[in-house]
Amino acid sequence: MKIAPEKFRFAALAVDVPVYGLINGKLHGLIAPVNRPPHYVNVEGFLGGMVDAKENALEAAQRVLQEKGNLKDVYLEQLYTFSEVDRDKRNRVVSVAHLGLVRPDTAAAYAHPHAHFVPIQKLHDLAYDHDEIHRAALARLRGNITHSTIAQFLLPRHFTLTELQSLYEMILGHELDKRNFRKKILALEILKDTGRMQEGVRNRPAALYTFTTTKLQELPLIA
Amino acid sequence: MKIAPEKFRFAALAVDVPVYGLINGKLHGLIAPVNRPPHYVNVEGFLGGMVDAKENALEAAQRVLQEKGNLKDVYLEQLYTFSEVDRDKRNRVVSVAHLGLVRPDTAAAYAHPHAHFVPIQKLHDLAYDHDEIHRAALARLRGNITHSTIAQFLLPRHFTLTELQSLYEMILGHELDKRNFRKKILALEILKDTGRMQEGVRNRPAALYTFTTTKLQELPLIA
DNA sequence: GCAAAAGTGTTAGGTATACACCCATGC
DNA sequence: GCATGGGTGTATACCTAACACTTTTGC
Repeated sequence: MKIAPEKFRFAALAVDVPVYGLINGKLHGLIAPVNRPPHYVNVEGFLGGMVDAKENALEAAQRVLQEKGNLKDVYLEQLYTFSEVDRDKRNRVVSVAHLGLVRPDTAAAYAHPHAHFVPIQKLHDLAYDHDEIHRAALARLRGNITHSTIAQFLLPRHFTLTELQSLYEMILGHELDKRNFRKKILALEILKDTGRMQEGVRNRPAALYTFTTTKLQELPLIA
Repeated sequence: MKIAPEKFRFAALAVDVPVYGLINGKLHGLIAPVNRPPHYVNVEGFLGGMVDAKENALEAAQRVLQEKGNLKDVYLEQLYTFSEVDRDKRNRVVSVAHLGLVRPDTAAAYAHPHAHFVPIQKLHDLAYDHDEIHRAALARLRGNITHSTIAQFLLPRHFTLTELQSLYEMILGHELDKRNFRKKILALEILKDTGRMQEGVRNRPAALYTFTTTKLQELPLIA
C-alpha cells in the first residue's frame, strides 16, 4: 500500500479523547494545558494527538491516552468526527473524537504533571472545538446509560446500589426514586450481589454489587 | 491557515454515502460500479469521494451526491468514521461515512447511466468495506426510526398510514399491529391529515397524511 | 357482487410511579 | 442515643398488546 497522491492529503488526521471518571463520587473530565502559539495559549483541552500511518483511529486514541495520560484499560468508543475547516486555526486537522471512561481507581491513581480531572461543570472555554466535543460526549453518555451497561466503566468493580443510582442521576440530570430504581435495575439481572459489605462507613454498611458482564451490553431501557 | 506538515498527512480523507430510498414501496440502496484496478474491478459500492481542502465532511457528502448522483435535497447525517489501515487496498483512505435518505420522487427521477438503486437484501460483496458501512447504516436507521421522525425523509410528502407502517416494518424487520400503530403514531401529533385521499386505487382509498414538521424531531418512542 | 385494502374499540395484563418507615452501624 | 445512609412493599394510574369485523372503492 502506498500513500495517497499529494493533492488529497491536505488534512492531518487526529483523535481527541474526552475522558470522564468519578472522583469523590462526582463526574470529572480529564484535560491538559494546550500550548500552540499564537492561537492557543493559556488554555486547556482534552487529550489528543495525531493518528499514525499504521494505526486506526481507535488505536491512536489508546496510544494517545497511554502516552499523554499514562492511562491504560480505558473504555473507548467512537463519538463523532469533527471536520470544520477552521476548527484548528493553525492547520486543517480533522479529528475523530472518542469517548473515554475510566474507573475511579484508574482516575485516582492518575497523577500526571499537567493533565488533571476537573468537574464537568467547569469544563468550558476549552481549546479548539473541545467545548462542542464535551457537549457531544455528555449527550452520548446520557443516551447510553439508559440503554446499556456503560455505567460499569465508570464504577469500581464493587459498588453499592446508591453509588450506581447517584451516577445515573448525575448523568441524567435529575433524581430517581430509590425503590423503583432498585427494582428495575435488579430485574435486569445485570448485577450480582458479591456477598460483601461496605467497611469503615459510619452508617449501616451497604451491600456491594458487581456487574455480571465485563462487556458493554445493550438493555431494554432503564430509568 | 496553512496545511499541516507532510509527516502528518499520510492519509486521504474521504466520504462514503450509503443512500437509501423507497422504490415501489421497498427499501433500496444506491450503488455504482467501482473500477480501481488492480484491487477493485467488477464490483460496486456506495457513492463516495474525497473531501476538499475547503469543505467539511458533510459538505463533501452533499457535493459527492450532487456530482456523482445528480442528487439534491438528500437528508444526511454523519454515521461513523472508518479508519482501518487497509480498508482501501490502494492507499490509506479514512472515510467519514454519512447516511443519506431520499424521497421516492427523488429516487424515481434518478436515472444515472451507472448508479442504480438495488434492494437492500441484495447489497453485499460491495467494494472496500462497504458491506460493513451498509450494516452500520441499517443499524442506525433502525435505531432512529423509533426515536425520531426520520421516516419523513423516506416517504413522499403525502402518504398513507399503511405506507408509513410498512416502512416501519421493513426497517424494524417485524410486523406491527395496524390499530395499535395508528393509535400510537397519531397520539404523537407529528402527522396531520391533509384532507386529501388516494386516487386511482382499486380498493377503498386511504387518507393522505403529512408530517407536521420538516425537520428531524426527537420522539419519546414509537413501535 | 367480489376482491382488496381502509378504518375502527375494547379488554386484560403488565409496567411505571408515587410514597414512608424501620434497620444497622459508628461515634 | 443519635446521626447517617441502607433497605424494603403496596396501591394506582397508565400504557401495551391482543384481537375481528365493517366500509369503501374499482372492476
